Amino acid sequence: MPLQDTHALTFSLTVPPDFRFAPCLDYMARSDNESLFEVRDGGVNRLLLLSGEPVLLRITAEEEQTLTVRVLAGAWKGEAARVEAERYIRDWFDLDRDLEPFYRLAMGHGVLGGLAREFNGLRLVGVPDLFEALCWAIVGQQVNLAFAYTLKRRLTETYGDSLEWEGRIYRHFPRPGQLAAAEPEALGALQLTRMKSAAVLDVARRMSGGALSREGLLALGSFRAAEEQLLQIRGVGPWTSQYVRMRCLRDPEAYPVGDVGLHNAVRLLLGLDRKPTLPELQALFADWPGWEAYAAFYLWRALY
DNA sequence: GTCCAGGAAAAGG
DNA sequence: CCTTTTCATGGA
Repeated sequence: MPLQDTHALTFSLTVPPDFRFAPCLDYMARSDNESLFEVRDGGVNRLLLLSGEPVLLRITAEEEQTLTVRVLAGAWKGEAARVEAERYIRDWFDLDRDLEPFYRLAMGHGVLGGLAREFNGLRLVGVPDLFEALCWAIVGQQVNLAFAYTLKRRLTETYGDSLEWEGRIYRHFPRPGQLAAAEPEALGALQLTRMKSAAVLDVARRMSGGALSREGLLALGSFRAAEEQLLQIRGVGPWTSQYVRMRCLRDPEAYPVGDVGLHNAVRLLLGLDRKPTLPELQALFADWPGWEAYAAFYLWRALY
């Protein structure tokens, strides 16, 4: 592989005034079994596919109102790669959203006010890649997070691209085409259940065939229409579709209302001795019109 | 061994 | 159409 002279290549992104990188890193460092990026020394390293080539980037916040991106390794395709990287990172950290209205709503709110102060500057860290987002949600169904991370790691290590740099291996989540031809038994060997295997393979085939894509979902014109298309997939139910709306499609009103973790967070923060009921949840989220996704993300954050 | 986990499909009414 | 049961697997 021709390793171009990328070691000196650096560029920067402007960030909104209410952005802070530290709480985003804290969130991303919540699992020591994360396989798709590495939070280390005040920054995050991640392998991205830019113009089809694996490129290892490091993101830090060294100056005010700025994220610094260093190209550490890989085949750098110049301006096209920079545009792609910038688009990915702005999406990943939701850099084009003004959180001021959210914080104004949270201020004075008993539960969320405290969280808004504790995690001030935290962005809804997204999963820009639709295949990764769908697979992450599918493997995360009804299993504890620790096991979900293990399943994601196995999929990534078995089917994804990788690049070694300074003695460490950085990995990219498989592309749909890399999984589409896999046998269900092969995924079963990674400890995915039959339903998870079938769902992941169905998504891989739809996406590699072009029948399903993030752009296609967004082009439908409404998040509700996108959700209906997602629900056609066997193994994708309400929780998964809402999760993908929230973290990949970035529907600001989406949140997984049936989520066990969300229920636990609300129970904890409201001091309930039981899970909140659906009407209680709906009443709670009615306080944040247009900011339901952020409210849920901050509530979720309180647990970890 | 038990209970649970960032659910979904199938069965039952 | 709404409610209950089954499936499935590792972590604590």
